[in-house]
Amino acid sequence: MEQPAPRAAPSPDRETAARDGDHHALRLWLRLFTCTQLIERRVRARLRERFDTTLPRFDLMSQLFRYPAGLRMKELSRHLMVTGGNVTGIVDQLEREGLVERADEPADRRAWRVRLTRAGRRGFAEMAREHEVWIAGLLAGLTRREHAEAYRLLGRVKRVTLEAGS
Amino acid sequence: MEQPAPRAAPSPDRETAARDGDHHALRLWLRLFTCTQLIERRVRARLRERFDTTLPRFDLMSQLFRYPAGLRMKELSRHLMVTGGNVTGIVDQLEREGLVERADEPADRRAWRVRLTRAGRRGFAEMAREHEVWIAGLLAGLTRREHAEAYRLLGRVKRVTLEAGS
DNA sequence: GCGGGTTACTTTAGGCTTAATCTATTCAGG
DNA sequence: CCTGAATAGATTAAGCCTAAAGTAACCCGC
Repeated sequence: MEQPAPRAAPSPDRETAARDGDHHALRLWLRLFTCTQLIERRVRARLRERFDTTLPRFDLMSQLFRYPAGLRMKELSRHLMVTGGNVTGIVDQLEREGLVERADEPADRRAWRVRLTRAGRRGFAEMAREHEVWIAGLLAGLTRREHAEAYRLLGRVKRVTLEAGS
Repeated sequence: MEQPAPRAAPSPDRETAARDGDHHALRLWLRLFTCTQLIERRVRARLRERFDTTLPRFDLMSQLFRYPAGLRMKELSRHLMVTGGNVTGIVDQLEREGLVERADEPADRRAWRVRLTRAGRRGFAEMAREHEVWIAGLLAGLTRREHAEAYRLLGRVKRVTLEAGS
């Protein structure tokens, strides 16, 4: 019995197990998950190879880069959609390495104002440049129209998911 | 000063920090990531509340459910897109709890044939029914057309990403 | 002021995940 | 048969992440 062996044997993933009987929503979710996983894994690998860092560290620095005045721990937690304890751990690391700093928050002595240091800003800017090229490269196969439509529809997914959860 | 407090104050996430200058691809990626995160977090929480289990355990059982003859550890690793060591750990757990079993693979003494036990099948079937309802509920706000279009476009994303990575 | 409830952050225990390394087995040549 | 390369799986160390509990500071009403 000869193997079918099509040109591009699709490597199995979670979607592979989806069956006709499955609800459309389930299939959509599995595909969404697979897409994210595919891109995320590549980004993690490259961050590690190129900059010896991790996605959570990159993400946290990314938020601080966009808010030069700094963010509170709680705000970082919301932006990154992770728990506060997690933010504590990553900020601890980056602070030890001199990439971020905890400044006093005069208005509230419970809180910190976390900011990138000069070294943090310089380092992040370098990583961000490459990162953007990686992402653009991964999605370069989409037409401009597909980009726009995917962006719009994911906006819908985001909105209806948020509304469904309340 | 009254708070603006719009009807639905958008809670900040990674996307919030995206700026006009950012490449379309980057914005698309951030939105994709956010959507996945939103759904994934809810599913994890419900699996924990309702069945005292985790997404990785559910995913692994899900694959075995679709392949009644069982899968090798390596195949599970490919399907779930995780490393082999990870599969070892989760199968160990589920085996201790009597939900899966490692059967000998006559054709290759290095390998196992991992299968759901009767209890595993029963347990998974119950979880899967609810799981599908959760997902359908989260995405219920999409029209049939939006569903189909999102599914198609994510198929494109998956394909171009895979091709870009080779 | 002061008491109680809330909030910001930290700490802890435990599960997930990876990369790297190890063991046992298979396979392909000679 | 051997021998060496490749493969399946297990193990280990380290990082991420969560939920839950703990500490300190804020805030509101009296």
